[in-house]
Amino acid sequence: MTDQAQLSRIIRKWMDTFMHRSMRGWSHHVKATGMSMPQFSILMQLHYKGACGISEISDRFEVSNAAASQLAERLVQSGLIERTEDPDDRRAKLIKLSSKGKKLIESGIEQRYRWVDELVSNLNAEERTKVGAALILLTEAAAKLEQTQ
Amino acid sequence: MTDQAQLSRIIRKWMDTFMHRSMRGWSHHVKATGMSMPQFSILMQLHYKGACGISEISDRFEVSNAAASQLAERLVQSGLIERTEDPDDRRAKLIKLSSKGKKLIESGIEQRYRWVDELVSNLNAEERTKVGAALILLTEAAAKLEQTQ
DNA sequence: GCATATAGTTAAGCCTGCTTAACTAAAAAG
DNA sequence: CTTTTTAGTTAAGCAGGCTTAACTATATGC
Repeated sequence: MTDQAQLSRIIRKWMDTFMHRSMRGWSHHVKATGMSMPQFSILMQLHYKGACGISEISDRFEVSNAAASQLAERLVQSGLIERTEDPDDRRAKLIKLSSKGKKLIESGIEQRYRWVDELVSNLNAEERTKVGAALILLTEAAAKLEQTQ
Repeated sequence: MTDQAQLSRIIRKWMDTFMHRSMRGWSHHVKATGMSMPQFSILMQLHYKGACGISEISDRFEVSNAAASQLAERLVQSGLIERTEDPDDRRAKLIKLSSKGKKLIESGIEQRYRWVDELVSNLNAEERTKVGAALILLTEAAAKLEQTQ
């Protein structure tokens, strides 16, 4: 029997463990690649949501259009993104990850995931079944919550 | 039956969902409080690991001693940390969260946790039991992994 | 077709974060 | 007791990120 408060504590503990581990890894990766955090965040956004315009960047990160434009410019200079004209609206630009940028983000994700694989290899078959079922429940609950908000 | 690769995928999916949600919340909180990311990271470190010296900051965040000292100075100016002489070594300083800094971090954590509580409230008793047991397994596996590294 | 709104760029100016180098003060080593 | 190491501060200088304001170019509304 696991009541609501008890389960909250368990999840919080897991969150702390997991966040700490994950953040340490990411910040190391960002530092090692010589990017700044804002630059990195944009690459992540492009990786997960695909190509977008400058305005979407400034909306998403709550900065001015000018800031987003300058940030994009630096990423273009570093060869991490490509900036093209939007064929449907010649005022707009489309930015997307270059192959270099893609590699950089994917290698970071891969390293984060490697930890997960090690975690999994420490579980036996029965534990894996339980954990799998539970995380599906959580992921679904999170998706449902996202919708209602 | 959940095999290793399948479980890895499930955890990755949960990680993505959870990280995305959590990062969005934190970056909003940091922006709202007017802190910079490095300042925020130091406050988090102080919250989770307690008081420490300047050198521990520079080690942890891989910056020079000078940078850590300047960062600490700004946090003292903002009233977010307190800096005192280490009674055991008068060369060293001890920095720790002020009550203002503590409140700021705790309110951020509280907001993150609120999401967890909502998540939990979407689960029934049986699901809660399953999820609780599974996350304990994962947290323990993570702790074991941490030790061996 | 002309006025207005929208997408993005550029420049000036400020603040933060970082580095190196020079410094003070205290502890540890000999 | 002197030398060396360790902890931290300060100053100069650079780069990044941000803002506002002025600007260009395209799209939209009437």
